[in-house]
Amino acid sequence: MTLTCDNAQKTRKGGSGMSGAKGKSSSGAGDPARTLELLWRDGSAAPAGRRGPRQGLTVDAVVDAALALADAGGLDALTMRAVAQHLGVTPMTLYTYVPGKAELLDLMLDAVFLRMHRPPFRPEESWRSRVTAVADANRALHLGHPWLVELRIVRAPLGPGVMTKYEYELGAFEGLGLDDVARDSALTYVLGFVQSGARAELDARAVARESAMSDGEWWDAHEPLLARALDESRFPLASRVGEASAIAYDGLYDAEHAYRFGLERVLDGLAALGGS
Amino acid sequence: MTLTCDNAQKTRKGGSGMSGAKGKSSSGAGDPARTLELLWRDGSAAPAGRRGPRQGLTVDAVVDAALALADAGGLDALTMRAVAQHLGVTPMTLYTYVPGKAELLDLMLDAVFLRMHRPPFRPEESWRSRVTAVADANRALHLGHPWLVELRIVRAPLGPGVMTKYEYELGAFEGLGLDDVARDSALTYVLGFVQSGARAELDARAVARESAMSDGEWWDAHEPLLARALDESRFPLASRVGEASAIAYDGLYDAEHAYRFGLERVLDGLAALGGS
DNA sequence: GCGTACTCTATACAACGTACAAAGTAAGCG
DNA sequence: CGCTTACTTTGTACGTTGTATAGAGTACGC
Repeated sequence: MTLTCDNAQKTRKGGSGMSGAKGKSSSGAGDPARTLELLWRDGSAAPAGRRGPRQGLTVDAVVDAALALADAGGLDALTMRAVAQHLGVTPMTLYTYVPGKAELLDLMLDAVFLRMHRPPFRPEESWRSRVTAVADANRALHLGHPWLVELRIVRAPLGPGVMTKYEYELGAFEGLGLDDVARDSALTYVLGFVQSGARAELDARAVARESAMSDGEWWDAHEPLLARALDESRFPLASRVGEASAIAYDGLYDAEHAYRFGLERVLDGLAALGGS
Repeated sequence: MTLTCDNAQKTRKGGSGMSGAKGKSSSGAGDPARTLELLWRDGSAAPAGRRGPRQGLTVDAVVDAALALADAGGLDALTMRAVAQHLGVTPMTLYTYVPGKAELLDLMLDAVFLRMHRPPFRPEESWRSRVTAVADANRALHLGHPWLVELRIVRAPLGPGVMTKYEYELGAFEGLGLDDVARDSALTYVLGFVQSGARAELDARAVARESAMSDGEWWDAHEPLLARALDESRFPLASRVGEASAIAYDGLYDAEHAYRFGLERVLDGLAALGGS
């Protein structure tokens, strides 16, 4: 189901101690109860009798600081040290609010899901219109939070944001004549398409920014040496189609075009399932 | 065009010196001529009069060692130190064969593309059959080389593998009545779908492996605490559909099902473009 | 007023890519 | 033959990451 395929990256957190993990492992290894408690903010009432000094921050403040960093600079910019500095504390202080970076990512994911705009579907609206709205909203979400596509999303943090989003988006497929299982598959399919396109677009942006070299300049730099690659006798289709596309889009990767083209295909493909 | 959207991750390599880069920046910053030379293996003829000791390895040996590591353990396992150890040399030795890790990834990408199986399309074959074959081949490619989905693929290394693959796959859309620009868009669309599904499947596998906890066990661990999330009055659709899918697939993420479902949608969507 | 539970801080580790410089090797030229 | 020189290979070093661990400071409950 879609939920089983919609969760956050975790940075290793084995049962015993592991420091300085490298890869993006996704857990569920951290105490599930603690994570769910944080997601639904159970500790927020400052439950009387706490012995030591009051905490100077809140979980929300930590999450918001993390979001600001990640939205601006991607996951690379999201370091525990940076979050701490942003909040005027030392890095280790964060670990009083959040068990680790993995759980922080879970909280961030649920938070942006919860804050999405969800205008109610009008009853007379066609499913095409509703699914288009869902796709557009998800595209905007990914473009506004570029770190989302960097996450390994498996086993979603089942917080309010994830649930609310799932509930709303399933509603878009009303009227298509799908049973429950097919409805979940259809949503997964649409979200996969959107995420895939968003990833390509964000990658292209990041490369353009980091290389200080536009797509056009890149092609110019390579052109003199590309006789072999663009050899018309060896790669007739590739060189012809490649050139046509390069001319059509001025050598740039045109994400907007790819999205519009793809979304029409997606909708037509769903229509063939039997709906109107 | 597809090519502009099909290249390899690079780990920073600014004009001046930068050590120990962290994020996945994609370059083109490294000398393009040198990279192209490597891709097409121009230096392979050991061009007479070389002053020092002969090199004990070859670029191919380095690439193959890197492929073995990445295929087995993903990008995390692909460290310059590990490649060097695999070849019986010290890490810095690799830099005589390859300018850096970014270029090594370019070479790896082009190599696996070049080695793909490409049975010639039969003239009487339908485009649905041909496109299905291309999708299947790409799915197998990604599942066999899990590091592929971790790459940021923009500005492809224009080597023989990338070109040959592009040429072949464009041919699958013959008979659909597409002009050159639409043909490139269609291919991008299909490849995006396949990659998206493969990523989900690989992520699910990695999580299952790393967490030593099956999907079913994960659900069992969370179930007691999920009253809120699965609240039927608050999330009626989500809990109903979620449960139906969980039962249908036994709580697991069923990648095979998602692929088959999605591919049918993709083909139907393309068919609506006007082809047979 | 004192113990205790808590918050916050400082220091430390191993792993990464690779810059830098030294050490070793063999070809070309006298 | 021996010197120069280009090249290969190696050792060491840096700055960055998440977080384990241990210590220092604080305020509630008895």
